[in-house]
Amino acid sequence: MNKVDHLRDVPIFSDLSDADLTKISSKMVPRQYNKGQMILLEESHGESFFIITSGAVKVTRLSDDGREVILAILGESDFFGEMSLLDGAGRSANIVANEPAVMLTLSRSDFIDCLESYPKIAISLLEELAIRLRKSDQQIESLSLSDSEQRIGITLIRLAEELGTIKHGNVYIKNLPYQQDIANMAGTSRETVSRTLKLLEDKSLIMKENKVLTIFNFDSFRITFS
Amino acid sequence: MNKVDHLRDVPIFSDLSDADLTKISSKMVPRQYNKGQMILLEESHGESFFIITSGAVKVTRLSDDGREVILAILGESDFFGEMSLLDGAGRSANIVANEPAVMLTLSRSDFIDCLESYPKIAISLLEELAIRLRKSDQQIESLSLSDSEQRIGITLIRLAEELGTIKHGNVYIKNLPYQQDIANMAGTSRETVSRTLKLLEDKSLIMKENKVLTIFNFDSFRITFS
DNA sequence: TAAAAACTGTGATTATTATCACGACTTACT
DNA sequence: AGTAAGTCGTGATAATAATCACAGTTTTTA
Repeated sequence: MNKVDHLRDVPIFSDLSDADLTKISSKMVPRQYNKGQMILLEESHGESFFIITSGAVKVTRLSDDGREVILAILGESDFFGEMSLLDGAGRSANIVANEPAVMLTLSRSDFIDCLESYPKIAISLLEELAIRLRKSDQQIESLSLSDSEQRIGITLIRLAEELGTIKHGNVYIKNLPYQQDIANMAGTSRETVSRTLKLLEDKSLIMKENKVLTIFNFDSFRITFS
Repeated sequence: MNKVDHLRDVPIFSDLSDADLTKISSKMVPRQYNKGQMILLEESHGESFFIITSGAVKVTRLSDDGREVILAILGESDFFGEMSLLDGAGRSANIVANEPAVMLTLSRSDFIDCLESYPKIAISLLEELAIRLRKSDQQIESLSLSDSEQRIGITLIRLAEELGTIKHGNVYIKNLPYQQDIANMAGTSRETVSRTLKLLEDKSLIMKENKVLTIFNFDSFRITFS
């Protein structure tokens, strides 16, 4: 799969013609990262816009004492890095490769040129940011109002949407993140995640076997938890 | 103060010439709301873009059982309503006038025209959404990692930035929201807000007299809590 | 493939904060 | 001004979930 094909899969570029995609892709530089490698560091100044062509990354914030909040897990054809390009502030989050990952990158100036030459991209990007803001608002709501079981349920839904595959109404998440990561997404402790997953399994809402988690009847699971 | 003057105060319009501002303002319709009046309802479809010319509103989400999360309090020259205009989804939040308020409104189609004719507005709007997303991420972090005292401290900072006036390094928030509203912003209970405000007062970090709250030495207060 | 490292399950204990209850105080209303 | 409605302060109690501890499992890596 070549650069242009990858770009076409990214929502904000999907409206463009092949000719335009080719022009943009010529500016993009591929980079590779190993598992666990830090891609962007909090407080550093943003340099590039990134599109994930394979692998997955986690977007985190760290407290002074080293505890971590995972804001999102991003996978193939997701993008990041636009925020500090836009508002010029330092990075608001760290980004770490969660598995070996390949990205296409665009420099700050090429990114801004791109927005100015293709207003459609700017509008698509606005749509995308609006969606992300909506998701953040939902998460703030769930952190404020829900108990840990609900929050973990909602976190599993997020993971399913990002990493899962559907088959007969069930969702399979292979390569389920570690419990500590799920805890850091749900705003709870690792032990509570362990106990709650067992509880959900007892209720026959999910099944887990090593790193594969199945959510039975995803639609009703979604209704139950959100 | 006329429409054009109000528009000039709004960051996303500040780059435009007076001629352009006049053109846009001619499309804008003023509307008035009383205290407590609902401006937008969750799940309804977005119709307009709003700019606050006076007064203040609160942006909330409600759970099924009626508990409320306050996502933001917006004041003069803030704007809202752009999210569902952009992604076409239903409203993600309710908006209620917190005091008598006057808005300028722009219809969906005029708003989209505006973005297409003035790419600079689209880019400014991107910057603004990036800032809001950053704030949301901070709030997710604080809800995940901080105890109630910290969260209430951070909430006071948010209120100070939105509603406060500075004088000799101290910030005065007159018309402090009710404790229940502060609790709904901080993700805690009304009683905990009451006890914590007293605690902060005992530590001489704040002072309150009826509806006026003073934060002493705002810079160091900010450092303490974020 | 064996050893080391990392992760998971689970009981016991503790800490935090929500909830309940209620009197005192403010504010709004007529 | 007097009454009602709404808000605030604070003690007592309960519930939720964090933390600690540690043995058992899985995964990684050399």
